[in-house]
Amino acid sequence: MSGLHGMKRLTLEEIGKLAGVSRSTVSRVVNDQPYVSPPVRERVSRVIAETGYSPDPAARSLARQRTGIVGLVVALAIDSLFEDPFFPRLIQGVSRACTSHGSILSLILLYSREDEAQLHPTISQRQLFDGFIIAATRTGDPLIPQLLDNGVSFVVHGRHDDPRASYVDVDNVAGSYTAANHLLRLGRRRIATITGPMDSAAALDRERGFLSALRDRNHPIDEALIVVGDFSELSGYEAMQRLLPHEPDAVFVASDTMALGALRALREAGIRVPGDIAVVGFDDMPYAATAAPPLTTVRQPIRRAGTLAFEALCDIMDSGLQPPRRIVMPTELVIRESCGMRQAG
Amino acid sequence: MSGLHGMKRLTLEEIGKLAGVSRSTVSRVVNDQPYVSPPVRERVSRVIAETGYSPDPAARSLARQRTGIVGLVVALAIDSLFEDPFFPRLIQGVSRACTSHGSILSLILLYSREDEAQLHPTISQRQLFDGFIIAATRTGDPLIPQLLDNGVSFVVHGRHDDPRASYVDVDNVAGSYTAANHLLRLGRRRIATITGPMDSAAALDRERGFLSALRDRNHPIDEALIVVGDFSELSGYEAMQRLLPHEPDAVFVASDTMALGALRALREAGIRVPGDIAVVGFDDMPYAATAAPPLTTVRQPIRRAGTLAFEALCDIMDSGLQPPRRIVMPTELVIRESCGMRQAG
DNA sequence: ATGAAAGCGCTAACAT
DNA sequence: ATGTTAGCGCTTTCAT
Repeated sequence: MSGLHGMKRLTLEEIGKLAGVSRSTVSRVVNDQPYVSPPVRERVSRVIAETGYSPDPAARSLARQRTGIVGLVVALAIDSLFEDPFFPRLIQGVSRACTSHGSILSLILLYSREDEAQLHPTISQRQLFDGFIIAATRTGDPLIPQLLDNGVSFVVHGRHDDPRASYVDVDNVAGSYTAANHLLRLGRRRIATITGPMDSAAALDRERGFLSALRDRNHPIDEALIVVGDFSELSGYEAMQRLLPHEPDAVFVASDTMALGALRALREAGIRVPGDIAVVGFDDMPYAATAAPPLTTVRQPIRRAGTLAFEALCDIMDSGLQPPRRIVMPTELVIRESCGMRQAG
Repeated sequence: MSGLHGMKRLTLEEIGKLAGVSRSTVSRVVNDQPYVSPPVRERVSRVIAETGYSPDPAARSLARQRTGIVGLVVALAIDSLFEDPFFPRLIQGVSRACTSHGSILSLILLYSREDEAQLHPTISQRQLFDGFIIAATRTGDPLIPQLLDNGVSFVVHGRHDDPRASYVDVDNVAGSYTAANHLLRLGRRRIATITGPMDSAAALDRERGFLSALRDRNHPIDEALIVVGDFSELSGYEAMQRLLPHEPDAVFVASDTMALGALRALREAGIRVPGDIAVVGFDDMPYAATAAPPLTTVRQPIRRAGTLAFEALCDIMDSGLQPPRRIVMPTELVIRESCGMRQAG
């Protein structure tokens, strides 16, 4: 076939020779630039097609001073993060956008302080990467100020406090407000919540939305009905066990994965869902629909968030940083059986 | 702090000037090469540390003719692949190895024929990438012969027929043999299986191991008890429904995700597990342990496979292709309640 | 042990 | 509209 083993790499110069033009003209054709006469463009294009030439990315990066590579940084890549399809979906969204834009996606998972020590410098020097999407940051993550100081282009997934940071987020507050409100309207009185870890902005926002809904209806807030989890199945299971003595008749769980754990605890305790207790999750992961019982949950558009984050990053990369982009996407309450209401529609 | 915005990029030349040596000497220090006198090395190192210099990857790639970037290609990235934590784990394994080796990991998800058309050339020309790990290939995937023809370094995750291809795989045949054998020893007679898609080598191997176990015990094979799925939860659910009329008393399901679907079908049909039917899965995903009932399953070391694939790739990249590496890892039967045996130990 | 110089393959400013 | 030329920042031979 075409690709023989030791085949010498083609260069612009050689294509030029074959087409009887200079290296510059070939470059113009390759980069779709003007000032090439139609016949010449045609001839050069044919040679390129016949030879299968494609420009060397390293040389191009060096000359252009940009690589076309964007990094997706998972700032705290603990194993439990990969238990559920959240990150895979985010990655899918980013990857799709990258591919259609012709960019290369690089995945950077930081597991430990050592990883951070090793990779933060690489990241902040913005030599290899044109920009970053930062996911799974906790409050106080040193990476973001570092990026800002170094003038690196980036977009955070999940809101961030620094006014200079761009981010893409879902409206966690509104989503959980709606969920809690829904439980109230169904007549539940002792409404508990299992939150995410308190260094996660999403977890804080979800708790905030939940509490607002109760307050807005002048519903008493019982501190014993608020238990902190860490987004893992096990933490949902344990949190539910801690809630049981306080006899909640509803629980808003800040992630579907934790909700699964909660359902497991309830099943083991012989408590019926939704008869004895209503359960609402967050995310609408694939298994929410097939849980026993199917889980009412707050759907968030994860892949879309990834795509938008990439697009915002592109914006930022070629039009400068300011003003920061802040994109907040709506959520949707998906009603299934676990909340005790007949499915709508 | 150090990283001011418009700070001009440092070069070898400038570091040389600061240390009173030539660019070459600095290069030697940066690359830990010999022939630099201790005092000079010391002086240069200090300047590098003080300035925070780090070499430009693009320039380095151009001069070295290698980029330090490896691509992880998901050859058929259908959404259902990302429903379970299989790929995330594989990615984690590869990522860890990459990071500790100082390589950059790039993720390439091919969703469609158009993606393939767009990216196969990029991939096969081996300009941007030093090598690849290829996952989620089906039999007959054109990518692999293409890579072989072009002399690109790569390792496949999952066995591959071409004798020139290197791969890392788990012993799917032995794993399912053990699983089926276990069911036979427990006295089950009508043992069904739900397989993966027939263009997946893993699915074929798992079916093969299952059948061997039955044959070795002279157990009759009832074609009606073999149903094909596609590794998705839904396909497991539907497959189980198709099996029910044939009254199996055991089922070996080729993935935990499908097993979850099977359990759901059984729950809906009011059939008891393991009382009426024993269920064994494959993978040992996190939710296998928390399913109702907890799922007996064949554990495979997914992260480890990713790590080994990367290491094999490194081998290949710097010691040439031949002979191809073939790494096959053992599996382990994890006994829980769904098979009807009291948990060992 | 150190330095000078020739690339690596491309882009882009400049000249024609 | 096309060609010439000067980098981009590094590695690597070759002198010394």
